[in-house]
Amino acid sequence: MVPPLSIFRNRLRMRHVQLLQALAEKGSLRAASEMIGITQPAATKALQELEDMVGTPLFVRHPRGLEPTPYGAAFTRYAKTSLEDLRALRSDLAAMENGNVGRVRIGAIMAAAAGFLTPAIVSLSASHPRLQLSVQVDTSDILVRALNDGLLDLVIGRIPTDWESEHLSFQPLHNEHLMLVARPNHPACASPPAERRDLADFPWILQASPSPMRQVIEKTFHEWGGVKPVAMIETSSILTTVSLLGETDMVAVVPDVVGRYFADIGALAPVPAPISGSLPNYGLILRSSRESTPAMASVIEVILREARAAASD
Amino acid sequence: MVPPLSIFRNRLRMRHVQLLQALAEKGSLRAASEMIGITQPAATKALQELEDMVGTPLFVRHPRGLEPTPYGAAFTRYAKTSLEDLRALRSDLAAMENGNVGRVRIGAIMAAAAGFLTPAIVSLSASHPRLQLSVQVDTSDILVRALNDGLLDLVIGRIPTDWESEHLSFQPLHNEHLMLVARPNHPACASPPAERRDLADFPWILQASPSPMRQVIEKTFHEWGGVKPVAMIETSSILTTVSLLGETDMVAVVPDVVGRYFADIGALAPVPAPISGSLPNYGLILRSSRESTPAMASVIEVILREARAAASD
DNA sequence: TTATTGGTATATGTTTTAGTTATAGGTTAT
DNA sequence: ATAACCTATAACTAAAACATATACCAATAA
Repeated sequence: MVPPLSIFRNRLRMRHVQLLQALAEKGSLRAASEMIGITQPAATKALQELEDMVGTPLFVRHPRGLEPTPYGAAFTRYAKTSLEDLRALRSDLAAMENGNVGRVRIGAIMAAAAGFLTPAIVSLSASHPRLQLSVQVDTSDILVRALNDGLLDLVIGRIPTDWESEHLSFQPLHNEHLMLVARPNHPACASPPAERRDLADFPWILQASPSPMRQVIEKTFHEWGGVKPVAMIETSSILTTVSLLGETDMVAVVPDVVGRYFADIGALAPVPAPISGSLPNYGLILRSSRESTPAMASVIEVILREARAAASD
Repeated sequence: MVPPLSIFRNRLRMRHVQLLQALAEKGSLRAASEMIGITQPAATKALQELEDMVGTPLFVRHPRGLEPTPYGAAFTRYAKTSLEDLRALRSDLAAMENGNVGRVRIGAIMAAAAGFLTPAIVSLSASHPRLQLSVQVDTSDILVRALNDGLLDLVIGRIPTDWESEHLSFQPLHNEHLMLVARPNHPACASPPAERRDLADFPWILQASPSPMRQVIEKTFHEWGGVKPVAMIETSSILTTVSLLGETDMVAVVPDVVGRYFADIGALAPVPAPISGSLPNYGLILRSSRESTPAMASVIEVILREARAAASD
């Protein structure tokens, strides 16, 4: 009569499991006991306990060693898979500790997404192939709110001036310059440079209102002598921006990395009118209350490295 | 730093494993300790030992109970499969004691169940009358999870694309074609063949979402020019499918072996609109850590033989 | 505010168990 | 016969598992 499951659960020890595996491999109690680092009497006793547990012999004793009975063979199979699973668990835990598995949700402002975030992601997917990354590009105010709500794990951006920043940590990474762009052959791109005031005659595309970038632009307008564009469209989508620019005479303010990229491929052209206002540095924003998961730690490490590399260019 | 395997092997006790499983189920040390028949202080100590062993917290203590950390969740998964394996061992031992060869739990996708699995079972019950077989028919994603949890011994299906496949072995057996069926005399079955787009007017019956078959169907819709059925019902039960089809004007996507079977007996009729997308081959999936029992080996042998025979038809 | 409830952690002492050394005993091969 | 292999038992020790009693903490109900 095979005993109930609880007998196994209560009396079975890992030592037993180990012994069975060693026994199957070595074929003798002596060798098996040596293999798992106990003395031979202890091994004998452990085997007896097992047999007592099952209620039937697991090995037949020969003068030269032991041979498993069918019951012993079944139990040995269990021992092998159990140890194999344990090995797999350990390697899973190790992978988790190295930040090799897990999901990290990154929020980034456009300048970062077009800048060092791309090489950072490339590097991460090579070094941590099992890591799942998601990236949301938006303005800082949206991203910080999402971070605060637990929808993101880390943000590359700025902390909005009106934000309760006590729960956030900030580490500056990079500065962002703005530039003015329009479609190729746009009148404002002709030389000699257009009068600044005339630029107000074109509709402008700007980022939505509470974003830090927007404040700088308002200041620039002021410096230009109270320029007020006739019309403004607000969007933080680069796709919308580029396609609108292509079809119209609008001008747009974009991060310089983004503007240069589209200028290089000929989709847009720079407007020769420098935006002077200086934007505060953007950087890495984390929730200070929350401890980093290993996966997050890996991501942060690579982001910092790539940001430094980009800065030294 | 995750400790070496020997630490786990030496210090892990079945009590720990049991506790983890109980903890995952109950969510508090009190309830878990009661469940496994020890006092709460003993449970606290056992959990501390586990955390000391791994070197990192496995559960975060809340005032109202415990919540697993990612590490705790990983360890809990191990605990569950380990206990499930132990249960399987006990039932194997019991089967052997009754003179049976053993018990094999098979999981199969519908195409296999309607195909070569039937002759395989017939053959097995003739050659091994004392073999206990259980067959679960479901979608691959469900079956593979069950296999991984130790609830099944072997699966005939596909490894889902997003699955960590390193602990599984796969041996391709057969390919699966899909066909579209409806009730006899369904308007879509009339000749000349209906326009594909018109098929979207009928409600469709499909398998639930993450299954591999489903992905092919989405692709087919796309190829048909963005066809989107007005309504979709998700089920993986063939019984539901057939009876729904009989009572309504719905159409369903089923494996061709299944469709032909029901067409032959006059219960359903094929809809003349080929599903083009090719499904990856399905095959035999095993847990690679696990050694086959003699019973499993017999089953595998017959399955492979019947699959070959079916392929050569 | 103050109990009360529902939970976790610690201290202490006892029992159980795991493991040791020392020794006995049995087969086979030389 | 006698080494050279094995396994089994006994007696003892160190370690661990576990229970009881108690402290403590946070949320909730009165």
